[in-house]
Amino acid sequence: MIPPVDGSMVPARSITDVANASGVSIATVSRALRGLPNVSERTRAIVRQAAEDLGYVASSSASGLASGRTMAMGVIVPSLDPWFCTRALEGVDDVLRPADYDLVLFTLGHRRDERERLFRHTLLRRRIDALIALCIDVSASERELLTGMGHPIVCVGGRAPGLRHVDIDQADAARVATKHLIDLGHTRIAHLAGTIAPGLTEDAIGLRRRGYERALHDAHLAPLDQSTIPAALDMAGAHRIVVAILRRQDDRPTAVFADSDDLAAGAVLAARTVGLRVPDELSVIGFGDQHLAEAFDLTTVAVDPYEQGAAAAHTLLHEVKTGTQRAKSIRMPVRLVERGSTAHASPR
Amino acid sequence: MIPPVDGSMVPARSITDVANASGVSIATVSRALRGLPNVSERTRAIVRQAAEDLGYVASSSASGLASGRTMAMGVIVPSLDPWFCTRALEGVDDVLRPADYDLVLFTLGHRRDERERLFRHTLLRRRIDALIALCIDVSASERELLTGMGHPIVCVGGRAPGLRHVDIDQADAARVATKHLIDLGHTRIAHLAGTIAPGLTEDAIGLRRRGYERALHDAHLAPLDQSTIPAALDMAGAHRIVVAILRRQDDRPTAVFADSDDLAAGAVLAARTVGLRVPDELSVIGFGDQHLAEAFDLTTVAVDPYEQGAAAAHTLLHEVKTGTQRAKSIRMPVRLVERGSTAHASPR
DNA sequence: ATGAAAGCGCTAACAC
DNA sequence: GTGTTAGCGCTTTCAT
Repeated sequence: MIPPVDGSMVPARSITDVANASGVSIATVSRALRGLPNVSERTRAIVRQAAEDLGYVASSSASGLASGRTMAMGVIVPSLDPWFCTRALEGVDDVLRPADYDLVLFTLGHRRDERERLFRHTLLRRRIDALIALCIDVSASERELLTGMGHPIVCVGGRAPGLRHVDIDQADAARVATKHLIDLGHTRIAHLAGTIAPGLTEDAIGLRRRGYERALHDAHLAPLDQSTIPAALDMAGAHRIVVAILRRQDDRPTAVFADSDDLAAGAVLAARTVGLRVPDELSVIGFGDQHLAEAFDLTTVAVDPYEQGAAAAHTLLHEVKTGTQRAKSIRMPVRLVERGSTAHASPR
Repeated sequence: MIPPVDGSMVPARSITDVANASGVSIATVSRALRGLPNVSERTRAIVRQAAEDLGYVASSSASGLASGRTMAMGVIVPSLDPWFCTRALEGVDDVLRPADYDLVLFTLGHRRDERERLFRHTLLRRRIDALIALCIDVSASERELLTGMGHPIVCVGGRAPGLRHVDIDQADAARVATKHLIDLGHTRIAHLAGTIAPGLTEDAIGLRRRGYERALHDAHLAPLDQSTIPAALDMAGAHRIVVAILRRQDDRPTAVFADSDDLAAGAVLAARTVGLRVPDELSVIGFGDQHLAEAFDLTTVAVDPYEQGAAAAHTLLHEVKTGTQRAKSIRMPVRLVERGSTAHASPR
């Protein structure tokens, strides 16, 4: 065996080392270090000091095996690309850190068999005490496998019949966005829809569409002929598509509701490309309120994935600690953030 | 104890269950399932089937404790926000998945003591077999603690004296970018520098600055008076600052080299705001080649964090398997991607 | 308040 | 090719 670059071939310290160093039994060390009662403060101090000096930290495998708690929480994500996922992950992380919990990140992979292996194999090896399913639509059979783990689970931002959720009212949020445009006097409102992609689930897309239609219906308006534009994957795609739409002379929309801020930003760029002024000649409202929204001065519907992730983590942490499972689904509010990309429809 | 929503109160299966079900000893089950030799194919098939039927997967705690290998790799990131970090993480993830390794994500936290706790406590509990330090500058004392873990380590995209790296030549990449502008005839070139933020380390910023100056020096040009603009945190910040600069009548730059594509995009928006055409009246080159770059049609220096993450993971996986540690640092190439944001300097 | 001892569920020698 | 057994490093009764 080749020695490490550094000279320190120090084998990791075990609880026995600490016990010897502090002159007590390993049981006492265990209690002292974990802050359990029935340890004299004097002893606790000695043990703590010894552990500190030796650089001892209990092996997660050993304590996990003995106690049945791994002190780790899993998060499944479809991808790390979508803004929503990383922001929610940060919320989870900020809750886990003070609780001394580690975060194990699982992704679905790219092929169907990788996704299946995750549910049938990877998640079952008891590396985690609880699980958050982030931005994924979980199938019924997958749900079976998850609940079979025997660990508490919460879904954030995706549908999973039979599981608990932390989410927003997608349809109502879309309705609020569309209504904002209607209230500004717009009648020709296009819907720049997201396509099914990691982070934007099939379920969410359908609900957004429904909210958009609902708002129009409430105002006795009809959707535009080609109101829902589905092929826009990202800002560049939205740019291209919206340019084409804005060049239609006959029934050009005066306002656009986009399923994400990226798409909205693409629409803004498109307006500039064809020489239309935002918001005077085209109003654009986004969805999410991510970084981009501020840079593009975008009016948008603010979602708060950070808080959703944090709420899910809190729930699970509590349940793991108490061994109960009484929490229900949580519906988070959204908030209309008015910036400079929307304005009153100009008189015709 | 409150029963779960679902009725399945199935206790997780142990290796003994599989042994009983297939009529062999637990040792044989262990061998069969791990694909070790000295198991008849007949027996292996039986055992596999039994495990499958029972939904058995070995406990990671138990096998980790017994074997000393946890089958998990750790990654430290400063934050998940920077594009570089998430993209590198995806590279790591794609390598770990087929190797049946799990990914444990550690973040530095927000306060100084959280960072310290990570190095002195969290990383020491042997939850992982190897570690990747992503986009962080590791101090000498932190390096000591890391090597004290006894696990192989690789740094990606940050400096850590004494540790191995996967990275690019930051200075040379900046030089290439600047030289591209010089080759186009520009002489008044501003440097839109990143500020120290998660993902852009102090070290990288200094090196980029040097590369920029080196290119100018090679061409016998002088940096602009206020050539390096440091306060730009993101696209919105860059927008504001560049607007101010472009409004300076006296010595307005004709080209901008930005430390990231976000900043470059902000510069493009700024040009539009003050009525300058890109690239005719202002050339802008970015750094990174993230999603945004395409949307803004940005000429940029393409870095490939995905490959960097993948390379680091490969190295570590190999070392964990073989118990060796002979790999050296890896320097990855960058590539100039010419799009529509740069053009010849217009004749004065 | 502390210690002794029995596991937790596996892997790895070693026997056969 | 397969079984037996001794740990791995902890936690957790149960004594004391």
